Amino acid sequence: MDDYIKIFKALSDMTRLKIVWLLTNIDEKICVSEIVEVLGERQYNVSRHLKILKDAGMIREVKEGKWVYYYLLPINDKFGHFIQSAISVIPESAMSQEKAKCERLLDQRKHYDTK
Amino acid sequence: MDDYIKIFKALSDMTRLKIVWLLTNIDEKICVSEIVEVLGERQYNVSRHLKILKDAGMIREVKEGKWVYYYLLPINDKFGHFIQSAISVIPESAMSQEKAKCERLLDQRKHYDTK
DNA sequence: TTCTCATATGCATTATTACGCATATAAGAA
DNA sequence: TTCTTATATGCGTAATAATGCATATGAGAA
Repeated sequence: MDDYIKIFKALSDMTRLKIVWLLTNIDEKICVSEIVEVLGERQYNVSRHLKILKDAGMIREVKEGKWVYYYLLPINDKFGHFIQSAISVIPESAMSQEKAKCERLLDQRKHYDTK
Repeated sequence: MDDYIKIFKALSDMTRLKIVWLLTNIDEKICVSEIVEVLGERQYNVSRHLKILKDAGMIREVKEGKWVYYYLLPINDKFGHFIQSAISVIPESAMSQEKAKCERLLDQRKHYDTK
C-alpha cells in the first residue's frame, strides 16, 4: 500500500505534476536547467522535486557531461499504466504556456547539438 | 490543474486510499461507522477523511435515518476513469484483512435489514 | 590548477496536513 | 422531553512537507 501512496503523494504537488506532465507529453528527456526555465522554479527546488519523483519510481536520470537528464520510466504494472494514462489525458490547456516554452527550448537544444 | 492535484492529494493518505479502495472493490455504499470498524480508525478522523474525498469530487453521501452512507461517484471524464482503474487494480493482498472484515459487516447488515 | 556552469543537499523556517479531545448537530428511541 | 446513537466540526497540537539560503559536489573549460 505504501508504494501506491508514495506515487499519489509524488503527484500531489503542482511542480511535480507539471514535470511529469511535460515528460509524458513531450516524449523526450529534459535536463534540470530546462525544467527550471520552463517552470520558472528555483533550481534547488526542482532538484528536490525530481528526487521525490525518482524515489516514487516514476522517473530516472542519465548523466551527460555537466547535465543530468530525466525521463519517464516505462511502466511495468497495471497500476502505473493507469496512472500514466491519467496524466496523459490532463488537457494541454492546463499547461499550454509551459508546453510551448518547453518545445521552444528543446528546439534550441537540437540546433545547438547539431552545430 | 488544481482539480487534478486535489484528487492526487486526496488519494495520498493511507486511510483515504483504503476507503476509496473499499468503495471500489465492494461495490456497495458504506456508512461511517462501518468504515470506522473496518479500518479501526477514530470516527472523527474518518468523517474528516470522507469530507476531503467528497471535496475532491470522488464520493458522495446519502442520508438514511441516523446513518450517512457514502458511495463512489461514477466518473465523467477520462482522467477520473483512469484514476478509478488504477485504484481498482491495487491488489487485494494489500487490503485483505480490511476487505474480509468489510464483507462480514455488510453481510451482517443485510441479515439485519431483512429482519 | 583554477574558474565556471549544472546539479544536489544540509539546515533553519514556514506552510500544510493529520490528529486528539471536546462538543455540536441531528435523528430515532424511550 | 430526555436519552442514546451516528456523524460532523472547532480548536489546539503534533507531524510532514515545501521553501529559502548557503554551500557542497562534479564536470568541463581556461
